[in-house]
Amino acid sequence: MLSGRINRSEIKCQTCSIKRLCLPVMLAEADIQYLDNIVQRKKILNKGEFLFQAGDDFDAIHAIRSGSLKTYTISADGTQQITGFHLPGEIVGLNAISSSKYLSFAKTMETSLVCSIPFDKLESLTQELPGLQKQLFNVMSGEIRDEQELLMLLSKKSADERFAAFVINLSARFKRRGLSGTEFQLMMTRSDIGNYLGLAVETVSRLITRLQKQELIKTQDRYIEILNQEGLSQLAGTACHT
Amino acid sequence: MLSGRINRSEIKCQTCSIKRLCLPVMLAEADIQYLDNIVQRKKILNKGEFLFQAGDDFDAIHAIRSGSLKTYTISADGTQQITGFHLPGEIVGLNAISSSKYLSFAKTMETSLVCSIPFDKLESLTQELPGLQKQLFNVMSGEIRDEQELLMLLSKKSADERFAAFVINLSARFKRRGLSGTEFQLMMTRSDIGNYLGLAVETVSRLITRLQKQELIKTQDRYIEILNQEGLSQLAGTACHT
DNA sequence: CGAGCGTTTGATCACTGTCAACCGTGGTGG
DNA sequence: CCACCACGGTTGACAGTGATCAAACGCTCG
Repeated sequence: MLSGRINRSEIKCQTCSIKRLCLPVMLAEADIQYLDNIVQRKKILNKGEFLFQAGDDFDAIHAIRSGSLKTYTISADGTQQITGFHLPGEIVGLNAISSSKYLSFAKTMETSLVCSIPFDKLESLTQELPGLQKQLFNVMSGEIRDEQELLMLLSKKSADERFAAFVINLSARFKRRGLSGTEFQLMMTRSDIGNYLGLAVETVSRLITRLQKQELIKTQDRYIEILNQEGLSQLAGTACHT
Repeated sequence: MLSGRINRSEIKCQTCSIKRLCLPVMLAEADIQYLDNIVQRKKILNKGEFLFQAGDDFDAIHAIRSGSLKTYTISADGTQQITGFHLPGEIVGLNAISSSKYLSFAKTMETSLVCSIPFDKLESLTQELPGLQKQLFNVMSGEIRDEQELLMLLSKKSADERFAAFVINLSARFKRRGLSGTEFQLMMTRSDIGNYLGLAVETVSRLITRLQKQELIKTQDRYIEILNQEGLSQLAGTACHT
């Protein structure tokens, strides 16, 4: 078992750099400690490792501390559908709360650090900390909202619009985390993007070259730079293809 | 779905015929009364009326007692996207919890009876009734899961598969409510179905006639009968379109 | 009775999926 | 050390699904 260079016992919610983005939001300092006390494992996962798999017993939800992961399901015929890409501060496993098993796979896209929060303990704690309950409701409500947005994306929009919206969305999330919103590294493959957006890999590839020719974005491998935020947003949101 | 003549003051969670499907699930009889006490309005809405609209102040989530509604959003360019059709026992408004305003429209598709639950009071009550909190978590988690399923539907499947899955899904939900799972009335227009599934109206219409020729279903206007559950499920889930 | 809406059917077209080939990179084993 | 392969990515040719445009029907409602 590799312990990494990080002294895991040092990691505390109280001093975590992303606590503003995570469950502790709006919790009083004193209350954060209660939360920290129940966070069981703060573990390092190498690229490609699973945080959980469909069928595993559900026991905890997980906050991403660093790195990124993708969640996906596999349907009866074996096809895989990516349901989300997750960045630091985001919580995964929420869709398993109402069942005893995880329903999806969560796999890291790069080396990641994850904080796991046993759900039974979290549930008890929310009984004592109304602010924590509120935050948990907020997170879940937000997840529902995000998915409805994605849903809208998939059902209505053309390939260009989908991809533009995808990039805009990522950009906003990076920005929120204090990173650049105009240039960043994609952590997923073209294939993953295609799977997520309901497009063929080839289509994604062609889209990228096209948007590049239109000087909306600039890319090199996984690196992407948004050259024309305005134009891209317009493409993502409003394009009325008459 | 006829609601008949109802004395609204008589409606109580304790005696509600669908309490098993609604928030009171798993609550002790005594506790249900607490819930009932905070349910503010039990109002009748005529077909086409709004329960809430995007931009309205969020103050409550709503349980459908009878009838049905659709929720939808309107994007910048004015296009409308239906995000869900909702049956008795289902809760709407959950996606607004994390914001102060509703983000979507909720419109009845037929005369409906709705129980509104002020969210601040519900939040307080969940602090006292762990079972209620659990149930609310379950409902929200389930909503996330359902949407991921729909997401999968929209991103991966062909028109036939989408429609088949849609019918199967409706069938299961009717069945769960003690109604026939093999024949029922659709409460939405073809146009609504198309919007929801990301298909043109014409495509939906053609699908229906095709599936009818294949003797998988039988329809007349809004009435639909599933003739071959097996075949339809197979089409919905597993069809590998080589 | 006319207008509007929901539905169905037909004809056409384009977007995007599929198949195929190719390149570059990184990992593996002889 | 190099040959080989697997994998991610790009590009081209082609075909099919499903959108769009158009028209017609029945129904409800003012």
